[in-house]
Amino acid sequence: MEAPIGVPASKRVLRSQGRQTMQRLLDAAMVAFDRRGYHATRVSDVVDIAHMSHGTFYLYFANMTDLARALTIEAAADTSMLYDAMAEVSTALDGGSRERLRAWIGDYSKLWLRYAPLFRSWTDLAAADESMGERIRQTFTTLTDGIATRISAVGRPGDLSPEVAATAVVAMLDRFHYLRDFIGRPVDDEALETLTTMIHRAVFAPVD
Amino acid sequence: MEAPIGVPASKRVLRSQGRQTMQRLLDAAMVAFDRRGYHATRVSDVVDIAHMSHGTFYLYFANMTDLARALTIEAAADTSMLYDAMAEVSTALDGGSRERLRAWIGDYSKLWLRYAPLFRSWTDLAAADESMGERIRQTFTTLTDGIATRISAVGRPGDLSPEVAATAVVAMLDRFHYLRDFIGRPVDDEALETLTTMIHRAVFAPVD
Amino acid sequence: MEAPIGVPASKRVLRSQGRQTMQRLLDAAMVAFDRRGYHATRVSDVVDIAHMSHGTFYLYFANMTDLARALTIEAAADTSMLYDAMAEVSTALDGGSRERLRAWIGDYSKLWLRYAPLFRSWTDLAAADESMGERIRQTFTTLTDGIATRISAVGRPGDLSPEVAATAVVAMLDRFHYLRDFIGRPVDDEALETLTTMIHRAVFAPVD
Amino acid sequence: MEAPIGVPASKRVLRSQGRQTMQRLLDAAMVAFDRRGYHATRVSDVVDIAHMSHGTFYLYFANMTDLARALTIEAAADTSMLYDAMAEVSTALDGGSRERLRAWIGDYSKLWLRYAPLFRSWTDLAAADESMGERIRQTFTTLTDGIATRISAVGRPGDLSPEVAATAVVAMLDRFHYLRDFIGRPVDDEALETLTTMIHRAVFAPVD
DNA sequence: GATGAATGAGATTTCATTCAT
DNA sequence: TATGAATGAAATCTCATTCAT
Repeated sequence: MEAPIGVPASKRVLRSQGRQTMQRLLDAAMVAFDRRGYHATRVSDVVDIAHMSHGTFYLYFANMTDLARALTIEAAADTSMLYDAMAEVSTALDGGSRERLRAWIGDYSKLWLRYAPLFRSWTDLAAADESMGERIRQTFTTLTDGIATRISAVGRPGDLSPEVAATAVVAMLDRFHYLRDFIGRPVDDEALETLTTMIHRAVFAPVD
Repeated sequence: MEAPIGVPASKRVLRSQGRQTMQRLLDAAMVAFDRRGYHATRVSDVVDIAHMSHGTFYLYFANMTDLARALTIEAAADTSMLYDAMAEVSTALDGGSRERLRAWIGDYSKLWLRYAPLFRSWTDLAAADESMGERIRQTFTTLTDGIATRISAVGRPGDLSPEVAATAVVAMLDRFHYLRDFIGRPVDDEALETLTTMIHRAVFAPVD
Repeated sequence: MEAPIGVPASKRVLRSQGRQTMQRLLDAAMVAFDRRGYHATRVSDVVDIAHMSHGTFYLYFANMTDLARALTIEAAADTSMLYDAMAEVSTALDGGSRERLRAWIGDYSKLWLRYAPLFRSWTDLAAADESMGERIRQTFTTLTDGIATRISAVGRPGDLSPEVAATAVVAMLDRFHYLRDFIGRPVDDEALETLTTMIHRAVFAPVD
Repeated sequence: MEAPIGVPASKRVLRSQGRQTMQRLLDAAMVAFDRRGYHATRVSDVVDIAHMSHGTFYLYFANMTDLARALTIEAAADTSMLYDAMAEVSTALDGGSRERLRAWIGDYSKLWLRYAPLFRSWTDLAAADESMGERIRQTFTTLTDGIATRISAVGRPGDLSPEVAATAVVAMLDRFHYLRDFIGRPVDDEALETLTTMIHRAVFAPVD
């Protein structure tokens, strides 16, 4: 069976060499996004990095948006695993919960750094393509829903909207990584400790 | 004094009609950024919205970056006024401080909404032009420095890095507005109250 | 009011210079079609002949199909004028009718030769674009309907289907011009006389 | 004897499996021509329909023109058999000749429908390749020569150019099939009867 | 014999920018 | 000051053809 030309990889049956080439393109795209940002990345940037010809790119992806979609699907799947992990964070709000929160934030941080080139354009990508937009929106919603549930469980009635607070937490974590990079400062242990303390105090810690 | 031809408006002396045309272009650009984002906005989008010809655009701006620079300068000036306002927030950490924080957050929110189309691409703009990048970075730094100073003033020794916490606060405020819009929920009074409570607890409230 | 870029000319308001440029493109396209046929004609062929840049082409037409559509509309309008002329052909089937038929066939021939480069690809064009297909189909139908009505008027009951005969007449006239060109022989006066005699005998002349 | 590699099939010695694969490609090409026309048909269309890889195509044909040539040779051979059949049509112009003409037109019609996808692009193919062009031109010439000879034999001196009339007959028959398909009407028995009557009256029937 | 993969030349298309009026 | 028109460099995309397995 022949592979149709000009059709995104998802519709083709790939052998091992094909799968490898596709991965090389995805990896090269991450490098290119990192260097120049998604918007400024040209197909030629990607194929240059991957040491391939122009034509090969279009054997695997219909265009750059299509490639970004593939990366987005992967990143979204990894991100939603954080939702499951969130369940464990505050099962107990005893002394152990802060450590669990710290660990979770550490996981989030690792994920962000791994997909940083993509996450920087994450929301812009949503505007470029409806299917991507929906998936990204869902990923955010899933995450905030998970956090909102935990906040509700802690139960500080009245003074916090769990849904709003959850969005604020995600917003802070996401943008914090971006800004640290932007102003040229690291996201190190001290930073993560401070974030943990802030979030803990803001939404999880008991009020006096 | 002769106004040079073919040079961006900032270098030309404009009469009343000229100033008006320039403003129409700036307004149109904000509309265009709002619709498609800065990166996807073409010169033709702006002139279409402003009901002008391509040629006119280049009478006032050297290119899109030049126009964005003009908007950035305006937004940066307005933003740095928030820095001064921050000084009042926690001069006294008595009972009045939460209300002052709430008012300050309200001001921030108004500013964000006013420049929303620009702020969405705010950090990306930095990459487009070095002078813009420097100004945007400075704006962020000014703001976080101001907040960091207040946090230090509150004095919760050891457990929070003021500089990190300040960045986290700015990150949260900035991205919160973005995400609310993205997931289609409002930034209303309840939302601002929740944000205020969270920030107050996280960095300003006394610890037991 | 500004002309949107990349939008077919039909949607733009053109001044005299613009209209002239558009006509130059249409003329150049006819020359190119004549030289290489519609299918083999590239945008660069047309702009080379018209002595223009690539970009200018797209200021007036979205693509080659769009340009062909404009020519088709013109040719279809001219062709349907032959329908009206057909009305006069056999108002009287007295001795004068053969001369009228001869004149009409002469008109058809002139029209065909004028649009020859287009008519050669006429039916193929129909496959390339649905709106063009519909217009071409309509043109053929209009013409055959007109002829069928005249054939019915002559009234040779039973032995000829007017609708079929009309299609056969159009088919003969159309393809005859094509084939004469193909085998390198002229469509001269003798040829037109023979065609007239054949058509007259086949469908209009009284049977003994 | 060794079969050369990478050379069009006509030069290779094929075994049974090879002949079968080649036939699948020829059949697939006819399907593709029928769907999209010769010009719009891509190698990938053909191999998709034949469920083969690109590589296999080039094992049998040097390119699409080469494949079209193979089909053309077959169609030309079948068509020239009609030339021989024409000889019988009017050996006698007695009462039997109309029935013979009717039968011949029926044969022509069957042939056209069989090769319809090819005949639609028949004359255009001539431009693609000189050897094909010559063969197609010859086929037309042979056919019209045959018909012209019969017309001369009938002898209606002066009022018809046999050569022109013969071309007109072929033109009508060829294009009639095309147009009937194009306007969505059948070439049925009534149609063929009408065609027969028209041609008979136009060129073969005695004049009063 | 057959296949999936890769190539690269060439065609299309976009769009920032300049220019004559 | 404003405009419609034109430009051309750069990007996207297609597809016939070759090749290693």
